Amino acid sequence: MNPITPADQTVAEPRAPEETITASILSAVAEHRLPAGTKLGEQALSDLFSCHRSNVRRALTSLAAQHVIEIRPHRGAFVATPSPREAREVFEARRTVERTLARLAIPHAGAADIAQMRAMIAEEAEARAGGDKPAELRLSRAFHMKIAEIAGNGVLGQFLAELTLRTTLILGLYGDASASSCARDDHGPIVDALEAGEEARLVALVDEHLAHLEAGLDFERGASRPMTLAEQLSPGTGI
Amino acid sequence: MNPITPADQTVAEPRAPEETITASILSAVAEHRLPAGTKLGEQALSDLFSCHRSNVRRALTSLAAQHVIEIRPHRGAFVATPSPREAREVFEARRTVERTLARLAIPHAGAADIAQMRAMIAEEAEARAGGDKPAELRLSRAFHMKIAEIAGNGVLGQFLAELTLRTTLILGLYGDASASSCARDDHGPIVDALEAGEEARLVALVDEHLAHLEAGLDFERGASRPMTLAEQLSPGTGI
DNA sequence: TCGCCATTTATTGTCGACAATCACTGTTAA
DNA sequence: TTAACAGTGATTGTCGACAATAAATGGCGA
Repeated sequence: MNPITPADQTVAEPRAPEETITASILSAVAEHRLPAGTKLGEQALSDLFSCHRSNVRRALTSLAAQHVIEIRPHRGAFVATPSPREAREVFEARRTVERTLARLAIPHAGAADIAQMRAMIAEEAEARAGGDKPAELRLSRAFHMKIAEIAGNGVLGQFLAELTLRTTLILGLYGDASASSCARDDHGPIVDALEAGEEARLVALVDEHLAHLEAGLDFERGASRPMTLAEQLSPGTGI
Repeated sequence: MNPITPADQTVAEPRAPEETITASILSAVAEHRLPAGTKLGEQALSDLFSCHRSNVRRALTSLAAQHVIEIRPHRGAFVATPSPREAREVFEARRTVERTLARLAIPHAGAADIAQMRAMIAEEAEARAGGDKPAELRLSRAFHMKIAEIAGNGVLGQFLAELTLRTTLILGLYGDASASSCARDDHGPIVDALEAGEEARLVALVDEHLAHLEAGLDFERGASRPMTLAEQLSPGTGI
């Protein structure tokens, strides 16, 4: 029922409660289980994760600093709802960051990396075929983060993690639900170019991939989405 | 005595206490008044800003999310001490971000912007001549942030704000104190290229500027700096 | 004299309660 | 019927106190 699950802490590894909370919220947002605008009540979270409210507050302030949620004073925390302008800025930033990461990845990409990426693409295609949206989103994001991992720049990697998450929110708001985001297999050719070490082609493909993603946005639709319960219950076609 | 001053809140504008704290710490770090590794005790801060510890904690978690400070559990908050590897990553990220910002700034740079930047350069030179290190650091940072402002991309601007702050920490750790960071007037030609709208030259100059900054680092010196009182009291040239 | 260990002290983490603020419900009046 | 209003409930913000942990001190023994 609740889209946030306490990130199964099997037995060992008793991480700090705040980390569990942030990780759970991040993955929930990354898989469209928490749509933009959702309220994140403190007591609800402290109940769900059975910890004190102070831990929840720490997690929320940390997430707010990463622009994943927005805290309005005396109002509460809400999943961020990027504006059209912010959406464009995020895509511009992604192009900038991913271009560099792709270039940096070329000399570090080993055979194992390439194989793993191909496996991820296959898994993603399978999830898409099976209609498993959350898995598809998760794997698509993991693909981009894998490039960052290969590139070996943690600072840019962190930026990309933030940007891909915000991209997921943007797609949820303005994305075309039918024509899926990464429907076309854009990732396959990217791996090919990375394996071949063809920098110019790789950068062009990454650019094209992101441009295609951005081109699929429709800012008219999401603009007037109040995210009230009425919206969620009446499946009308708008107004 | 204390390098953190409560950011004079004249009369009106009663901002939230957490914002005052974060702003004060950020500016203190940006002006080398708070060296890397400095402990930021909760009670000390709550005393200084005359607010409750909960506000201090919020400010500290927010700063930790921006990698400006580091929170070690049960140990406290410390001004971040970037490793040599992190330093290289930060510079790589800066090159990536600033290249794009410079390019984006070209079509938006008005005459007023150019004039303001020239004024900032003059002020910076004056501060350098007068030996006012904090002012020099502040103005140099402001110059780079001005380009981001002209570019008009808030997301990349926020990234740059974070990166420039981390750069300041890096310079404090590994920078050459004598040969100042931006000693040469690198900023002047950048404004010229921006005004002329010569993209290739502008990007090259920005790249060169950052490369020069990075080349001045000496990772041997700062590596074994424990930041103990003994170090601060004995002005030896380090074993 | 030096090294190790128990004690003390200071700081962070946690907790529950209360106050301040906001959203919502039901009421009243035009 | 609609709009404005007061009351009510729930949520966030604040506070002080206590517990848990780590650092610093001092004492003990070799």
